[in-house]
Amino acid sequence: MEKYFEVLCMCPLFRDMAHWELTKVLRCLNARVSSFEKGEAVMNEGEPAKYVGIVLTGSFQIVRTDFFGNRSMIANLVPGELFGESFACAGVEAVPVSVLASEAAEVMLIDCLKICHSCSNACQFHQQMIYNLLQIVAAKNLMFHQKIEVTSKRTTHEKLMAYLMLQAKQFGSLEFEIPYDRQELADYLEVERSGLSAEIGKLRRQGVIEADRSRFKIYKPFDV
Amino acid sequence: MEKYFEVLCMCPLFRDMAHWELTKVLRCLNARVSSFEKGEAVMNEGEPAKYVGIVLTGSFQIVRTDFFGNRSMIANLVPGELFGESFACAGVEAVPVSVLASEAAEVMLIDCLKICHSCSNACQFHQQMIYNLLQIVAAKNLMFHQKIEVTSKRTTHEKLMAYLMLQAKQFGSLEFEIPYDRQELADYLEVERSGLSAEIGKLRRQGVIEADRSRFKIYKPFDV
DNA sequence: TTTTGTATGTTGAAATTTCAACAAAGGGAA
DNA sequence: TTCCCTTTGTTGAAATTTCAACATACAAAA
Repeated sequence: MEKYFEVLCMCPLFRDMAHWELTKVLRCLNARVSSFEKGEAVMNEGEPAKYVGIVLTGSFQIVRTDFFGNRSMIANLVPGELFGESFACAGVEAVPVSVLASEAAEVMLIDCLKICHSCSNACQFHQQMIYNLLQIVAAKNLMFHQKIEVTSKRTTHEKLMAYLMLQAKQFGSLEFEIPYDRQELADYLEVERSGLSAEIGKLRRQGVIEADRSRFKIYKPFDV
Repeated sequence: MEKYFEVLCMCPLFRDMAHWELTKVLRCLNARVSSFEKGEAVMNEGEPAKYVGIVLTGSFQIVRTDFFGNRSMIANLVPGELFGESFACAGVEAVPVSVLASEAAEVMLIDCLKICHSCSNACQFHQQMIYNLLQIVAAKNLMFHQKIEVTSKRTTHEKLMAYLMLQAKQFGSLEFEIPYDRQELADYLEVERSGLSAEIGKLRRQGVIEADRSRFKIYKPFDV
């Protein structure tokens, strides 16, 4: 377990916790670690929500697929990030998304009730963790606002530019790499892959952006 | 203040609280009540996030408007519901939405810090309220998943049907009233108002639905 | 190096949306 | 009731997306 301490210390759920405390807390929470191959699901649409997951290594994607097979990309998760916490805290009986490993990856799974309910040992950390969880879930809310900001645009061009500008802002650079391939980016923007490729090609020819697979560079930012 | 106790007792933030406790807590939180006319803003895009709002009477809409004036409807708020809590808890410096009264309405405003930080009087309720807040914010997350479920559909027809089926499910009836007029519904579905009206007209002629202003009735549900 | 499978780019036709403009209906005030 | 203003419905052209199909590029494996 100790080998994951570096990631866990960065995880906002365990904010301000020392290593010796972490050891104690993880035991109290009955935390366990699982490994996943690329494409494997750590959480499946329709399952009951019980666990909070923490990405330790690799990365995951939160995806929803509708009745007709249309995929919608919700988010990409990197080490230190949580998933499932909103469903577990809200007590939903069926999660509306799947969480898939986008490469070989490991997660720590914790029963959400163990976090939210004080333990018999009168463990001191629960209250702080509930507060941390509140901030994490609130931050996820902002992520949704961001996705809506992008996907509420009406054209592929506008969606793509809004997304790229947001990424550039977050990376603090006009050159950056996104965590999605073309199909996945199309699923995030809620547009057709071929149309997205066409739009990227057009912007490339116009000299507005440079795009090599997942690496983008914006030449003419029209910051709004 | 007492006249609002009925609403406040239904509010999940004050769950399981008796009237006499409520009196004490509201004083501790320094809660204040404000009134708004139809169209007035209780919160404006770009403002810092400080307050948690609780709808007491009337209703509000959470709206975001982009640079080009395109409006996006995020949610409708009825008495007992909260707003602003995610931004305040996440500590954002500029809220990405506006909250507008859709009719004459009243809200209770509480400084979020007062909720999250224990008071000098060693008031016992903060911990319970933080936990309540966590569940509220988690539930809001589900609301976003629902909006994405609807708006990720590619055609006006699919969006409208997905929305109406969801409403029917939530009302527990195939006949119900939605909190939006045509323009607002179009803003929620992220489509053009004229196209939405056309689609509603088509479904009406096909006998799939009946629609009179905000009142809808579904005749042929194809529950998926 | 060659093979093979996946990811990306391209294209044209069909379907759909947007846009602008106007018509019709509804509700409130005079 | 009439007038006025807002909401909703309708329409056709232009713009855009979707869809299907295929070409090309890339990367891993043989």
